[in-house]
Amino acid sequence: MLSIYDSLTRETRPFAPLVPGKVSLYVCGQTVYDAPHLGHARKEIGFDIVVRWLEASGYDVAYVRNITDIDDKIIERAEANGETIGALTGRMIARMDEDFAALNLRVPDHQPRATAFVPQMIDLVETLEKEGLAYPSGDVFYAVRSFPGYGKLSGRSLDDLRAGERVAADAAKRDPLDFVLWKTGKEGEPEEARWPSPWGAGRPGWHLECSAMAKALLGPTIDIHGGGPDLKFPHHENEIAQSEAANHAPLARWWMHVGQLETGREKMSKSLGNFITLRDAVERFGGNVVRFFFLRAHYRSPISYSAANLEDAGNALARLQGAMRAVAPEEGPRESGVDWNEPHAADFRRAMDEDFNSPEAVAILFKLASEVHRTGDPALARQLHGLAAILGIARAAAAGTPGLGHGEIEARIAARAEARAARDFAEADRIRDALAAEGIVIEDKADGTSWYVA
RNA sequence: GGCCCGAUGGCGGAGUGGUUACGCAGAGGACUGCAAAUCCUUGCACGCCGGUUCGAUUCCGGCUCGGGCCUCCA
Repeated sequence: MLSIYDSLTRETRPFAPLVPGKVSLYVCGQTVYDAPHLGHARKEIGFDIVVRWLEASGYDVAYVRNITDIDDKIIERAEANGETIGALTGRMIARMDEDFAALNLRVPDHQPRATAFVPQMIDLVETLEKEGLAYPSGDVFYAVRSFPGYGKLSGRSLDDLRAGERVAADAAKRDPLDFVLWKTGKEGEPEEARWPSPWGAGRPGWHLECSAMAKALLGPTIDIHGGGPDLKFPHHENEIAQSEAANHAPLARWWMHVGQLETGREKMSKSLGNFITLRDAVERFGGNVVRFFFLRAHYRSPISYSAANLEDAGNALARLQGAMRAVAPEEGPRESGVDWNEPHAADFRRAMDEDFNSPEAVAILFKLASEVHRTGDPALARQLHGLAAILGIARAAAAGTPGLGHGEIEARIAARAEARAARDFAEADRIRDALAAEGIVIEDKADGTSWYVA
């Protein structure tokens, strides 16, 4: 029985979707003005595991991850680059797709672009106006004081928030915490960034986008709403204010937030300028290692980036890979090969059912790896492959193709065996080194020599 | 200033009111021509001070330190 921690109620509750057997999941995605960094990968892998485990548990998951393709930063960046908004966002979306593919991420069922849902956003503002929660004042604002539940997700009252004194007073707003629903276009902004509306040509506010797209694709109440830790306030708080006031229904039944990725002692973020791009990390350590690095920690725990930590993860993963190589299971979809009555699989299930405890699940993989090595039992090897596949761990570190043909490799290994038999170790080592130079690693075992591509 | 989270062995990182997490790194051994891989063995771990308890790393209170949010941010 799966239980999930809900960051709104701050408790772990047994999970049951609104519609039996079907789960609706909405995760806030990227604002595509720049390439993804490692912090984005942390969030993506967190929810990738959620999707994979829900599916392994028999649920039919509708996974939506939006793309914010209109926003102030995008307009600025496009102008700075001397390119159109469409060119910039198109390029960044392609980049994101490539980078995410290197992590073996599930592709969401829908990746709505904000610019494709502007009519729904305008409808939502009109509804809020009728509810007495939206007011035009230059831009159109949301009247935070008029929504009774404001602050329930972040656990703060409006007065707590104001105590921060970091919210600049704005003469146009009734309350400093009121946020923009619709931005009226400013002088000199490109046509590409304007849509007609009852309040004049302009563009939607960021918070509005998710409320409109979630409803359009998944309905007024979704099972799980996820996002990064820094979106809890104000973004998710504002989504709740918009959606619940308009729909008179809870926006999400579970709220999930991943832990942040830190560099040294502080959060990795673009605004702090201390980020490493996802692409750099993948090129340096490999996508499989980056994934495993995050899987070793619980999705809600903060985790520190350092090259040493990634290397450590790489060493650990190599052990698992070795066991998966040691006893090759028959081909076929790996996930479907799991026997859930087998003790390791049962433990794995128990761990994952406890709010996606991947570190414990990974520990079980290591126990399985040891037994596979000790016993050589193909049934256990099949279990290892199947369970690892559920976590999205690829079979080999790099699915490299050997530079040499299989026949050539076998011939050289045979030649080396002859040299060894003749106690010509210089020749044997020469052959081994030559193979290593081609990326072929040799393992001598009691029953002969095997090889694999490094 | 307000709200919130965390503190586990050299490192990473789960978990528990009294019993081995797991992995990496290190040490010793086995196997090997040598290596690699693998196997075996090994290491006073739970921030500080009180409290509750037969017993606390695990519950409660305080403290210290670290981090996040309060403005765009996954």
